[in-house]
Amino acid sequence: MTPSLDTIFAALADPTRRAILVMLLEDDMAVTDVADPFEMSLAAISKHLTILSRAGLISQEKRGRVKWCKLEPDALRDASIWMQSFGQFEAVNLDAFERFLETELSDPPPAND
Amino acid sequence: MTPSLDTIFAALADPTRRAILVMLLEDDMAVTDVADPFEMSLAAISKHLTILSRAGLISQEKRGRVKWCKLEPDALRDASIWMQSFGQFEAVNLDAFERFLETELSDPPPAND
DNA sequence: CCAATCGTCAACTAAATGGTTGAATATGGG
DNA sequence: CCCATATTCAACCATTTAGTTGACGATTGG
Repeated sequence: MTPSLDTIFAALADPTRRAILVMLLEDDMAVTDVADPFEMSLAAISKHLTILSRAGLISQEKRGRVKWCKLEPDALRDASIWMQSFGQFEAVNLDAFERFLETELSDPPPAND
Repeated sequence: MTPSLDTIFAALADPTRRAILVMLLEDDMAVTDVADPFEMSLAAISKHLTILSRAGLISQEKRGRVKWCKLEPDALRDASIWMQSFGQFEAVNLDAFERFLETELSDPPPAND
């Protein structure tokens, strides 16, 4: 079954989880490596990954004792489509996009004390 | 200040609030009228509207004793832009969009007993 | 003016969320 | 085989969330 919009938007509502998604843009990662830049416990990150997984935003594949996390960008499709209904077609402003991604990459909760 | 992505996505994560946004696509509405199709109390809807308002997704203007709620689609821009970063440019599939909006309009929580 | 309407506030509840720690379960390497 | 590594589980805690009800303040219309 496809995850509900509830689940997808709720998953996206947490800055730690969005930061994880941004990290996974680069490459697939093991759970431990995902957790590394954050100040919270591995167990907490593991929970966040479960939430992202249930939302369909990532997939996790266990190879050996390592569980690899992979971005599943298609899951954003439903949410994206929902948002299009509010006339956001012209939202694809690359300038804004770049500024935004930049703040998201420089700002995020990893080491946010 | 512009509402955070946290606030916007969290606001979108609730089906009642998404249903309210869909209702407001049609036209501006008074709080009481927004509440009408739902089974929950007026106070509950009032709280939902506050959350949508803080997220910048709607604006509220009081004229006389009636408070009018108006969709503010621009607020979705940041969230939309964020999602574009995951390669969703081809997500604007009108077929999927129409199917989706349809289910959202026929399914939603109003009178969901 | 006064009653009815519109909407919020305050106080409360139940459940969900995001975090912790410590133990438990796989798995792999030397 | 055994220890270290990788990850989750279980129990717990504090905070937030979504809802309720009843009282309250503001406004309007007859």
